[in-house]
Amino acid sequence: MLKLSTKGQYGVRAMFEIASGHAGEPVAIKEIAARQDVSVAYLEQILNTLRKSGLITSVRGPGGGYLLARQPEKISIGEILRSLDGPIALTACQDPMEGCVRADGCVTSLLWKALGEKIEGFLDAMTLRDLLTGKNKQLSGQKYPSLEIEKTGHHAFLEKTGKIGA
Amino acid sequence: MLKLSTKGQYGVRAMFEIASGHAGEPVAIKEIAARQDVSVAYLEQILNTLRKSGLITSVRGPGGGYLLARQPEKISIGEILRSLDGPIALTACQDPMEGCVRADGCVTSLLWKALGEKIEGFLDAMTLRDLLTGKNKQLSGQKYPSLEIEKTGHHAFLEKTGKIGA
DNA sequence: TAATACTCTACTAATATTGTCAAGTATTTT
DNA sequence: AAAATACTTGACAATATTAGTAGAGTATTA
Repeated sequence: MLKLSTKGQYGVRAMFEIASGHAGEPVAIKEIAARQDVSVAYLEQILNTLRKSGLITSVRGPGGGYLLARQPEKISIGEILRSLDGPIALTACQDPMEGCVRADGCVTSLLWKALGEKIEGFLDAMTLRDLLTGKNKQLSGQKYPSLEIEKTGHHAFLEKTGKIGA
Repeated sequence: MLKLSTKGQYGVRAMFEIASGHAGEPVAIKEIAARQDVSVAYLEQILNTLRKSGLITSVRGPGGGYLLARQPEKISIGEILRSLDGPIALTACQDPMEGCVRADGCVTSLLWKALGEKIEGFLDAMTLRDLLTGKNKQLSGQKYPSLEIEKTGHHAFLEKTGKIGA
């Protein structure tokens, strides 16, 4: 339960790729797609949305690609997710577009509201810079591996089977 | 995004109904269904699952119904949700049944893991007792209304239209 | 002018959620 | 015993959402 859409996930990863791109140079969609193992077409949708939200800019022509519209520390994960998946709304009651229907709903409604705010607080406090450096307070307490790309036969195996234990 | 299933929502609300039922007396499914405005058939599924998870017990025969299997303070919202919707898994990487596929996944993977733990921590700390009394620390800071049932023409309106602004 | 790259819209397939239905079993009161 | 009440179970259908594809088009620069 409480699944994050692949759109949101890919979006964050794409933003990470752009952020970690060679300083100032646009990152081509093709390159991002290759690294993320996502189709170019799907990524186009995602990046298009992010561009319209003002999180990235694009440069056309050969050598073109995508750039962050702001410094990594000015772009939160929350912004990225909201751009792609709309506002966080655990329940219909919390959704701005809907309304609280049930009369005795206020008890659990407050619960979901509190949780939603907790989640948003977390996501808004976390920025691309944190992902780049892994130094955010919220992530500390976790063992933080280096950002080096890790490749093992193990992963290759998982890639083929798709799932384990299922 | 990050929607909670109706099953989980109804489950929590049903548990709340049972918890607030007349001391020691079983609460009939019919009564719960009426209060929650959910079909009896759907609720049966939900309560059945909760019973199998050991969160409630049932009493048959006229005057029968459902009872909490433990004291309200011993039943967390997290338990209820996990019982109905399975483990919280924001992403496939976090799902015990799946695996982390992408080689460079560790950066965002940690992010989702940290968020997931934050959410679980919240839900496991929150109990039915907190819902009954509204005194949990996590809920404080929220304006906390009385548990009185609130009925306004406003709500009745929403009930008919279903959604607003959509 | 050709290559590269981004833009946009529509559409489909897969999956999960949400909920219904029907038949049956157990318990207690009268 | 019989009737009323209540829980049990499993199959199934409708709906919504997600995920991803396809294809035609526009812009930019070497």
